[in-house]
Order: sequence, then C-alpha cells, then structure tokens
Amino acid sequence: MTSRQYDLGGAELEVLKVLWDEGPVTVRDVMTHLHDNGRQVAYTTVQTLLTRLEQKRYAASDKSGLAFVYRAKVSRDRVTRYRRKVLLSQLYDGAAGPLVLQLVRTEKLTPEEVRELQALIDELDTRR
Amino acid sequence: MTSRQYDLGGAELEVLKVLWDEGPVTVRDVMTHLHDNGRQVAYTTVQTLLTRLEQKRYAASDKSGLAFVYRAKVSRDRVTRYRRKVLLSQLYDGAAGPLVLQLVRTEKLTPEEVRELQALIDELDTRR
DNA sequence: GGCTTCCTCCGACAAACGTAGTAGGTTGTC
DNA sequence: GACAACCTACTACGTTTGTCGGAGGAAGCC
Repeated sequence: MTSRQYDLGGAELEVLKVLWDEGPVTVRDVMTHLHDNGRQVAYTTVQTLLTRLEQKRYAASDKSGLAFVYRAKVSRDRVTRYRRKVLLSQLYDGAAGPLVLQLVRTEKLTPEEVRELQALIDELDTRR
Repeated sequence: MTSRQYDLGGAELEVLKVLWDEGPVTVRDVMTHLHDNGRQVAYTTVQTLLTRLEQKRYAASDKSGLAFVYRAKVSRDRVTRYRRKVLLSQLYDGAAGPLVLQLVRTEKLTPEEVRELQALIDELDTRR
C-alpha cells in the first residue's frame, strides 16, 4: 500500500481543482476562490494545503514578485483517470460495464450525451 | 464535514467486501479470506477493522458459540452508489455524462454489455 | 492439571489530513 | 518613520486510518 500515487484528501483536491481551473495563482487567490465556492477556510490552511501539494509533486511554485505563485503539475485527466480506476477496482472488480450501465440507468444524461454515446457504440459495433 | 456517511478507508472496505461476499463470518474467517486474496494482515488488525465497521454501523455482530460472528448492515449497492456519487461530484461536477463517455471510450466493454447499453439507450430515446 | 490454541478487550502508535495560530519579514501609504 | 496589509516559515493539534501487541479468559487434548 505504499504506491499511493495521485492519492489526496478532499481538501487537497479542492485546492488542486482551483489550480486546474484558474491557472497559476497565489495562496490568496486560492483562498478567495474557495470562499467564493462557500468553503470558509483560513489563509494559512490554504498555504499548508498548497505546500503539501507541492511536497507530493502535484504542484509547483515560483516566487513571482512578492508572493509565490502555484501551478498544477499533474493534469486533471491523470488524477481523474486514477480515481476512476480506484473506484472500478474497489467496487466493480475492475469491470467498467456494470458501472456504465448503472450510470446510464440512474443518472440523467443530456440528449447531446446520449447522441455521443450512441455514436460511440456504433463505432464499437462496426469495428467488430 | 460531519456527515461522513458511508465513508470508509480502503482496508475497512476490503473487510466489508468479505462480509458481503461470504455472509456472516468470524474474525478468523475474514482473516483467512484476506490472506487468500494476498492481503497479509494480523488477526488483531482484522478485529480492529471489524470493530470499527461496527462502530460506524456498517456491520453488526452476535456471539455465536465461542466467537463473534459479523455481518454487513449496509448493502453493497448503497456503498457503491455513495462512492459513485462522490467521484462524480469531486471530479465531474456531478455530471454523469462525461464519465460514461470516458468509460466507454477507454475501457473494454463486453459484447453483452454493449448490447445492454444499446437497449438502455433505445429506451431513453423512445421515452422522449 | 498443565499446555496449546483461540478468542476478546484494550492500548498504542505512526502517518495522513484538515485546520489554524504565531513570529517575523517586506511593502505601500500618510 | 510609523502603521496597516501582506507574505512566508514553522509549529501544533485533533481525528481518521492502518497496523499490531499484550493480557487474560475459555476450550480441547494427553
């Protein structure tokens, strides 16, 4: 259990998302965005979170003017893929099929999404 | 952050899965199953995990003969649904569509699964 | 009746996480 | 040049999670 790659807590992820969405930002910028999202958190808490993200190599920083500016070092896609994989292996025995079926059955898809899905299936069909 | 319902760590989930798959079992049973799955873990560790599961109301136990027998109190479906929801809200903004598309695109579905998926889509289509 | 085996109860401990306070430096403004 | 506003560095602390060890009691065996 020592791999733990792309493993981060909820609060850390929240901060990383700000980095993804807002590009290079300062501690204060992140705090402001979190506050805007209704997440009341102290300045130094954000700072700690960013420092940890940097220790874990999910982010990097440079001194720019009077404050450090942080940016993400891992892509959203990479983290997302990893989490998806974890969910799949932890609860679906690694099989994507059942998860897909459940999602389509229980969550509302937009017409647009349904169209795309149909297109994908067609492709899978003709490919065989 | 005080809801934390259906929130359990990886090791706790492993134990819960044994309860789901094997029905009422003793500490030793669980340990044996974990060992069979390649997870080397001490007897008392399993005991602690089961105790915590019980504290969190995910499991219950009765004294049966000389050892306690544990059983799951939450369904696999309930936990699975919750975890799915967490993934969705943490990384997909709550929208299932993108996740479904990614899964279909990147994971191999069996022909059978594709057929089921097609059937589901057809239903969605005619329902509109 | 003593030895081995199993079980439960408790305590413990390190790492990870979420959260934040304090100290001390830089800067901008009257 | 003093004060307010910011910034970084460091420390800290409670909770959760993963992992066990030891003490002490019932049971089976010879």
